[in-house]
Amino acid sequence: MAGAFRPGDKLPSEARLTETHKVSRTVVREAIAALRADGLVEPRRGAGVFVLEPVATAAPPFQDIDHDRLSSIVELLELRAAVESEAAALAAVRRSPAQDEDILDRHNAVQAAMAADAPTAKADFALHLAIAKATNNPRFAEFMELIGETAIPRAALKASAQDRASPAYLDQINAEHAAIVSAISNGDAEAARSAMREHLLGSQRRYRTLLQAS
Amino acid sequence: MAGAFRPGDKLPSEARLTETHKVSRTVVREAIAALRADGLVEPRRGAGVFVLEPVATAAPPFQDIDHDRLSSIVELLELRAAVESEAAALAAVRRSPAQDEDILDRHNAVQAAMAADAPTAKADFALHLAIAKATNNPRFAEFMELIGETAIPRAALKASAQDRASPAYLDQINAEHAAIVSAISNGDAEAARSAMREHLLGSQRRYRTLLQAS
DNA sequence: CCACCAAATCCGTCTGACAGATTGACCCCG
DNA sequence: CGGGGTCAATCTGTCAGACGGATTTGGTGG
Repeated sequence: MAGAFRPGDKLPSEARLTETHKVSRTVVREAIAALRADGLVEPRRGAGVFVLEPVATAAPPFQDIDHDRLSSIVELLELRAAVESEAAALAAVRRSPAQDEDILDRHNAVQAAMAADAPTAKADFALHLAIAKATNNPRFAEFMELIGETAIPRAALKASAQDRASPAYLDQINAEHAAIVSAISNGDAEAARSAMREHLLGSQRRYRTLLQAS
Repeated sequence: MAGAFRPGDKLPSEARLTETHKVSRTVVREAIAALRADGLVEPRRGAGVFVLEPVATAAPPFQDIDHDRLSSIVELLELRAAVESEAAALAAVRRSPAQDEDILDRHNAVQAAMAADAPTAKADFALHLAIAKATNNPRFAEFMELIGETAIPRAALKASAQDRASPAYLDQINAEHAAIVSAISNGDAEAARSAMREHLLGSQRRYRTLLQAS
């Protein structure tokens, strides 16, 4: 039955479906009840069961990231650079002592994951989310949660696994994070903005380098 | 049945529901088929029908804007300032001639709406969307479409309807738009960034003034 | 106390029947 | 010839009874 009907079409009658599928009318009716519950059909007594216009299901935004297409990552990084540099600046101005502490904790967690040679995506995202929350504007946290931790991809760097694990690379990331966190903690909005921007532009450069190498 | 069951609970048996509601078992079963189709219950043969954990339905993002709460508008304007100033800078670098023309057309449309004393929200949004598209990074357009034209509220300025319609106000908005569009057309990324930022910070200031006056 | 078995309970399916609503065909009248 | 009315066929909605398979519960024996 999949794809064979258009809105406005009439399904085969229950009697015919019973014959076609060698099941009792009960089974057919319950299947139609299920379709009806999903808004896919409308039974009309005396007339038949009619196919309805499918209700548009909103695709979750920002989730069609093609990790095998490096430009897809770069595109999102550009958007993130815009949002997160502003978030860092606002966090520097607005963070509470507790939020400041949370950011530091998250930063330490990323460092710990690096030192343990463990995956860092989760800890990395948690740091970025903590910064967004420290803006005390829920829209920034909402944005971060929208893009989710899939936007902190390591898998896309498969081609350079050696580079990724190198101490130089990890030190670079860590230094960038430390500059952001320090500027926020010092309440220096412009330094925080600039540090976050450099961090994410750096990520863009690393990806663009991959693009050029492939 | 609404609200009376928690996940893991067992619904009354079909036989009991038949008695309770004075309907045949067929009716009960079809109702259960509907609930099952919606993922709300799980029938287990020999055991009963059990309530499932409701599947979280994702709320559309950025749609809970409370137009009567001015701070809600300001929050979104802060996020927009981040995204759209970056978009303006990228548009200045990346726009095609056709996109440049589109931006100009949209700018002219806003001006025409102002001159005709007509609502400008739709034209205003179209201008901002055209700029996002001229980044040639689909993420920026996606973001603009997410927030939609409800983010260009005039209704929230009800308390200052006279100010809104004043030639000085319209001239100010128009000048801000013109500065953005001109910088983009001239390919001056930093000027475009700065102009867009000033435009949206200006909107924030106008709203903050309202906050203070109320 | 634990294991096993039987009875009770419960869902899944089938069958036949009747009621109410709709549709299409045919006939009659203007 | 066209329009309206009537009737039969078709179709969904509901009811009732029956049987099969799966699960749960209770009782008994070791």
